[in-house]
This record gives sequence, C-alpha cells and structure tokens, in this order.
Amino acid sequence: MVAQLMSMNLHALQSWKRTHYTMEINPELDGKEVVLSGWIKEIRDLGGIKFLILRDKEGTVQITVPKDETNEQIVKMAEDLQRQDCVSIRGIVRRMEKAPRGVEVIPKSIIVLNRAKQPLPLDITGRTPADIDVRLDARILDLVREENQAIFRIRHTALEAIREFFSKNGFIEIHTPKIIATATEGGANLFPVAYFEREAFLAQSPQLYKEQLVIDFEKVYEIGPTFRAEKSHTRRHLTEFISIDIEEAFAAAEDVMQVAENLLQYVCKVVNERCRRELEILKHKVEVPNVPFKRLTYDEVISELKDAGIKVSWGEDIPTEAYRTLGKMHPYFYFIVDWPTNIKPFYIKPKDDKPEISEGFDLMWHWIEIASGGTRIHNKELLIKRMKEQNLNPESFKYHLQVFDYGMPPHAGWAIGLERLVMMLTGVRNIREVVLFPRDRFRLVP
RNA sequence: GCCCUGGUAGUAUAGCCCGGCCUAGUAUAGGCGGCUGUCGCCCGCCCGACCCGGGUUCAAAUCCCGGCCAGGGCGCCA
Repeated sequence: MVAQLMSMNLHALQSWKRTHYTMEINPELDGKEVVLSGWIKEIRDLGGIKFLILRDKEGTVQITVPKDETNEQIVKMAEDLQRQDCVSIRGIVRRMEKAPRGVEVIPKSIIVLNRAKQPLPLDITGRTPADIDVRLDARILDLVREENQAIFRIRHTALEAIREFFSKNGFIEIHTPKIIATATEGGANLFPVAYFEREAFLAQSPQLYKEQLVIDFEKVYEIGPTFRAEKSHTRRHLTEFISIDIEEAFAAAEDVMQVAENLLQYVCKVVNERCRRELEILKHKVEVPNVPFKRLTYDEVISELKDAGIKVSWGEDIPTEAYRTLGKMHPYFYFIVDWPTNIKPFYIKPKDDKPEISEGFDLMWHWIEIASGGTRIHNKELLIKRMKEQNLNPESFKYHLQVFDYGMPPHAGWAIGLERLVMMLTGVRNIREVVLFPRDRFRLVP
C-alpha cells in the first residue's frame, strides 16, 4: 500500500502543495484545512489516541489521531508511521489547550513520501546523546536536532550581518582563487593537489590577492574557504575553514581594528535581535561588547604574564597555556598590538621608528585568537628584504611583487575565523559543532 | 611530529582498579501486545554488545604486549 502511494504521489503532489509551515499553525486557524509536509520526529501512542510530532524547517506541530473519530484507513497509516518518515498531511486545525502551543492538526489524509529505516543510528530527539564522532558519521540525521538547527541559523544570521556591515561601509565582496601555484605566506603547510601535469596547492589564505586588489577596489572583503595542512587536533582547529578577510587601502592597523570591533559589535547585536529563539534553545547569551576594545601591547602582555608566574621571553610567541591565563584576566574581546616583527608574517609592516616592533595585531576572545591582521608593507624593496629574512624566495612571489610597481597604496587588513566567531555566538565548545561537514586531521568523510 | 585518555547492543552507559558470583546490569531506540490527552507518556514481553590479534592463567570484558579506531592536549595557527 505504501509503495502504491509512493508511486502515485508524484502525480498527486500538485494537490498536496504545502499551505503552511508548522510554526504558522496557530489557534486562530481553528477549523481550517491545511496541508503540512515534513518528517515525523516523535510518536506517542496512548491506545485510543495517538500523537505525532511533525517537523519541518521552521519547527514542529502536533498531529493528533483520535482513533474513534478518524477513518480507519488514516488510523492504519498513522499506526505505520515511524520516526523520520517523510510525509505530507492534510488535516483540520484544532484549537486545543492541552496541545503544545495550544493547537493541533487532526489528519484527514496522509501520504508517505519516503520511509526511514529503523532503528536510526542516533536518537533524533537528542535525549540519548551520541558522541561527536557518531554524530558526524550520521551528520544529516544529527542536523535534524533543534540545537543544531539553532547553531546553523545563528551562523547564517552572522554571515548575513557581516555582509550587511561590509556593504554599508563601502567594502566590495571578492573571490580569489583557492587553487594556487605557490605558498602565500610560507610557514604553514599547504595541501598539494595534482593540477594536470603540474603541482598546485589549496590556498591557506587570500592574503596576497586581497592586498593586490586594493589598487582596483580599495576596500575589499572575502568570505571563503581556506585550507591548512596542520596536524592540530583540538576543539578549535580544522583543516578547512571559512575565513572572513578584509583589506583596505589608505589605512593602517588602527583603522582596520576599528572596522573589526565595530563589525563584532554589530554581529553580536544582530544575532541577539534576530536569533532570540535559537539562543534560547542553546541556553546561550551573547553579550554586545562596548567599543573600543582593550588594546594591550605585547610588552604589557608579557609583563602581566610574568606577574601571573608565566615567563615568556621577549620575541617569543605566546604559548597556549599563557593565553588561557590571559583570557581569565581579560574576559571577552581585546587586541594584542605591537608584536615583535620577527614572529609576524613577512608582509606585516615594521614600525618606522622602531623596526623590531610591528604594526601587526591579534584580536582575542578570552584565550582564543579570533582574528589577526595589521598594516601591510607597501614598499617593494622592504617587502623583498622581509621575505629574505624569513627565508622565502622572492622569485616565487614574482606575480605578487610586480603589483607593487603599479602604485600600491598603504593598506591594512585582517582575517577572522568564521567558525571561531560562531563558537562565540553559540557557546559551543567544539569547532566541529559549527561546521556542517567538518574536516580535521582525521576526518575526511562524510 | 610529540604527549595523555578511551574502545561493552543502533545510541549512551555500569562492570575493569581488586580475574571466577557475567548466562554481562541499566536507560533509550527497535519488535510485539495493552492503554483516549500525551508533550522525556505509561505498563508487560522480546531482540540486541565485551574493537582485532597475541600472551599470562585452572579461569580474561577485567591483567600484559601489539595493531586499528576514536577523543583530548601540545607545538603551529583562524
């Protein structure tokens, strides 16, 4: 019987066009006929009456089957339904105090569009929680859960807010190549790819392209994938992640730091306003930060750490343990500025009056680095000198360097890791939670 | 690259330290039956597991070695 319905339903689908989403069903529709489509989330059969929870992209609504007032065929079909079956239901809305949200739908007819194989690999209601590894193996089912829907709606809203912000502030969205011929920054490990008869790499950053493009567009931003072949295995690292990059002509570090703090403030505000329900589901609060954020110099950080009993020699990178301590002293957002030049990438500008200090900065959220950037070098000779100091071959940057002969303006920029930002907005503790299909040191599927 | 921890039914766990009482307990999912207002419904019955290989021992889920897989951390970074 099910098979028959499934073959005829394509033909019949026109008359089964959805009239409402679940969340649009309210007590005012009492007595109206509606058509709903979605998936069975939960089933509670009390014998003479059966309750089905139907889920669609907007939420859930209760379908109630009172067996003695429903025709036999519908009762039979309802008996047959299982979690995660895909169905369309035509029924009458009924105002009902005892139902969730004060409303339910009494089915007049049901079609099964597809069945789900039982038992499912994990509990879609989330009451028997599965490990992250199991969940990622069955990610599509995992994403059905309300908490995950909330996470990805927040991620969507954050991206929406980011684009709004950049548009309002005169930035143009760009897309630079992800298949590249040479390392963009040196240092970080790139994934090699077979590019016909040549070797190519997956881009670890749009850095050089976005700098070049300031000649043409002055203020650019890119939201796109970046790849890092680093063997990190932590809750805050991925091998593929989305980087939010900006570059601005005629600007220095302080100018783009202001862009960053204003952007973060705006994103927090928008997510707070537009994602109330999602934040409630996640039991998370987003605090809208005040601007300007604190600006700590590298020297101040070193000295604060020293007072806390952690010794970091000048010119060394700050180890994770030290960041954790620092995060406790400075909850929420703060910048670290005036980094030693030697621990920053070659394109970060040394200070004119004190070249051992750079105009690079990091933006921290508690102990996690959420963005980094700075004023860039726009003088070709200095850039070549810095490449050599970092043991990079200027010859392999020929196409980048030639652009500096075409009137490269002073410029500055930064990059924010989208996933780390979304961790902050959702309160989740594992970065893989905020990516649909995460890639890390060990996970390549699904 | 290095370090730590773990692997028991579809899922999540108890048991492991101190080997035998484990025919491996519980919850949830799944199957069957019952139940007319559930919202983690309830009740009864059923199905279903010790990661793989080797070793120690009269005896191994439990101790030892190796492998595989997973989680977390370091370095590096967003």
